[in-house]
Amino acid sequence: MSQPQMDATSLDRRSQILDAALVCFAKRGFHQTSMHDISAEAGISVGLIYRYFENKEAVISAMANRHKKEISEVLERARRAPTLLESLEILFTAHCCENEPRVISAFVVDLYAEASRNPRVADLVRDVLQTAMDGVTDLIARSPEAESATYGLKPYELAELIFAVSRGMLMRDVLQPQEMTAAERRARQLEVTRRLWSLLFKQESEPAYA
Amino acid sequence: MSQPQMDATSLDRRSQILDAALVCFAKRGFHQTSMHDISAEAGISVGLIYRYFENKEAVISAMANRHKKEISEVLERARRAPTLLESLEILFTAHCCENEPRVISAFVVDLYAEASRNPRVADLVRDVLQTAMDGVTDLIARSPEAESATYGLKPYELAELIFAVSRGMLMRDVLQPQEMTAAERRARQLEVTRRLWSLLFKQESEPAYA
Amino acid sequence: MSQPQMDATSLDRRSQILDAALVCFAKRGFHQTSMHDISAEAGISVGLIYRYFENKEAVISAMANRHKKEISEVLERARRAPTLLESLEILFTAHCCENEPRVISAFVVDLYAEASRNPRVADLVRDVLQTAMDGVTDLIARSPEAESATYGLKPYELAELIFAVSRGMLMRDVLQPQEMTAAERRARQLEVTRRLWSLLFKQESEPAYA
Amino acid sequence: MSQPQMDATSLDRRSQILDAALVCFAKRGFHQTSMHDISAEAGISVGLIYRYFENKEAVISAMANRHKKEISEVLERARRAPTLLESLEILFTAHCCENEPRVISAFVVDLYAEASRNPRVADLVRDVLQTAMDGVTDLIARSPEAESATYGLKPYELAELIFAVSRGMLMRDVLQPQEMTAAERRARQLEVTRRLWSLLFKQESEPAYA
DNA sequence: AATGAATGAGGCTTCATTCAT
DNA sequence: CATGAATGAAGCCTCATTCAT
Repeated sequence: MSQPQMDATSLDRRSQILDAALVCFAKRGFHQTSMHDISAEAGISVGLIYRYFENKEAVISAMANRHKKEISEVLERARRAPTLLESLEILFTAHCCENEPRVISAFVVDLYAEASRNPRVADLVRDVLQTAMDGVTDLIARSPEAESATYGLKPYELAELIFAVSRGMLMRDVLQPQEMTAAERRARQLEVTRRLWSLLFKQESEPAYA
Repeated sequence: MSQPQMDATSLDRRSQILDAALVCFAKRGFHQTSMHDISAEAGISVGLIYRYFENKEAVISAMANRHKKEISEVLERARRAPTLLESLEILFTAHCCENEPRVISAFVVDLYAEASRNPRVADLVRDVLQTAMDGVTDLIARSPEAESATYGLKPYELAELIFAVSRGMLMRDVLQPQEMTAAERRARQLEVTRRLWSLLFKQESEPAYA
Repeated sequence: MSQPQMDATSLDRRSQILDAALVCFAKRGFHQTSMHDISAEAGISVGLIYRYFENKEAVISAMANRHKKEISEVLERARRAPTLLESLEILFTAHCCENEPRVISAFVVDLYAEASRNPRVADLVRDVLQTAMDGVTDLIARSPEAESATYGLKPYELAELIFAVSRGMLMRDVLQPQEMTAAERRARQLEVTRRLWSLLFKQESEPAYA
Repeated sequence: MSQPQMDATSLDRRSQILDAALVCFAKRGFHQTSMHDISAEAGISVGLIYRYFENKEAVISAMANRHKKEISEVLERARRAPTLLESLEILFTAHCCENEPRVISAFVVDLYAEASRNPRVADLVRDVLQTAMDGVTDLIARSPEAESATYGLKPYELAELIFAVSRGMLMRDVLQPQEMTAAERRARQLEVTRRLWSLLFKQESEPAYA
């Protein structure tokens, strides 16, 4: 509330700080990261962070907010994909890109951990999840691939399973050795995505992929 | 490791401390929990904790270790269940019991977050996961329900999906309002378990449950 | 070493802290002095000390370093004295000054005690001692008073005796009641200095002083 | 005051504890040594120390007392030596013996440091010093070697110099690398002793030793 | 707008001391 | 007599936050 201006410069600064915060949060976790860590990573002074964020919690909330926006973008891209499978592939590999849509596994797991204690964050994460779920439910409902009722499961129930798998794989992801490249992570995610897809939407016939 | 005595009394004390730690960790997270929090919860003095644990990290590690044992027990119970569905139900609801196998969602999410930074914890969690996966893979391989190859997915691949869903539901669980009772959580878990089971192992026919 | 800034202000702060530390160290000893003691004596907050010193040990090391510099200055003054006796008087009374080269007996004894356990401090103290010994050896070698070989003792051997006496008197100094004034201490030191000098360098003749 | 019995067994226990304390004090210093350190070194429980000593300070005081007795014994032996030189040699090498009269340099330096703050210890050390000085003064006064007035220095003044040198060498001793053997230390001490002796008591003639 | 010096509360840990067994 | 579990005050250090420049 103490952030008066929301002009371009301000937004840039906020982005710069959040970029730095993400790096730190992913590396050390929210509460192991000091404001000094963030300022150092951003290449600015500690005091400056307080010009753009009320306090540390506000940085965390803003990060959660940004996560929400990033998920929205991912969802948008998924929506524009020509097939349901490709949509799912986008959803499941969003956090594997070296950069851009910076959905980083360790950060997200921390976000959920934080959500379990911080109602403000919990609300945000719940909102993210609901929006995404609704989007995917819609996607499924419109998809010709999902036309045939999959064992009587409704689109929303399918979406629930899809998101459970997605989160579950994110969790497993943090156990992987740090040396794994983004490409390798991506390959693993794709494999499971296709496996899941073939299970959910292609129950009649031949194996989905060679 | 620097605790010389491992007699019954010592083990009791350690248990008492770990019990208290779990409550605190679940409530506030590892790094938001102070040693004083734990001692207060355990009803002992701060200094006493250090007679049984080298430092705070050792408490966390011991908690991870205990988690490992509890998962083993859950797995054992799952193994003894008469049907695969019941096995899965046990696996998916282990953390919903009011107490007993105290696998509390928030704690586990925190454990994964910690694992992403603390190699010692990461090793432990990886080990837990592998053991559990192997157990379930075996369960599936022996199960008559899973006889017909489900779309060419091998038992291990099915286990991967099952555990992904399980972890994913755990994550969602931390978003639920605290007021939800263990019974309610359990009901939700069971529903998804059955949905998943019907999808994975009962692809031919009629809806699994009414 | 982790203190980035070495500008005038920083050096002032460091000096201010070291001044306070000396008072505390002399009064209570290194390990009986708390960081709070130092900060209170310096009139600053505890945290601020850590901006200028990595930890308590670094403060002790810095004090040892400062001691080294002060001894160097004393040595320099001794070197410029017109006679050997006056040089010795300077050396033996350096710690009696109310302030200036603040070589306080109790602090030095503590420094040696610390040196016996802390290799870093030991190296420093050894270095101080060696430099001072070399300086005095040189002083003696150049001195006309010491021309006549004093019983076959070489300049270096004489220096060794002189420093032994000097240290020994410092030790006795800490036993003196605190009420003794600097002037009184100084008088005692001078007396022994002259006695030692007359013994070492004036073996022929009449009593040294009336 | 809470030590009721002073029978043989009690004295043994006290000795055992003080032996252990000396080892610890010499190794780590008074205030870096914990009661647990002492009990571990003595192979007994912590609580037992408190049956024989009121508190930690009492242990330190008792150590100071024991030091006093040891110095008395050294003095007694010195008194019985046939020549003054041999007396001095005993005085100057007392702390080099591998064991027996356990006058350990680091401990003594710590004792003086402590004396500068703890009046009870200061009194003790002053007393030790005075007794020893008186003894040596007496020794000198009776010695034929010191008959010829050494430059008009009185026996007491000579004793002062001797003790100053003795203490000063003790201080230097703590700077020596730990690897130096007792024999090597002893050799060094003897050399300086003879040098000092030849200076103080043998001003006429040939070098004292080859 | 930006800096970073300064504060002080609070966290982890140690340790002198007590006391039930 | 002996043990060592237990306590809690106190020490070192960190870090969120403020504010003068």
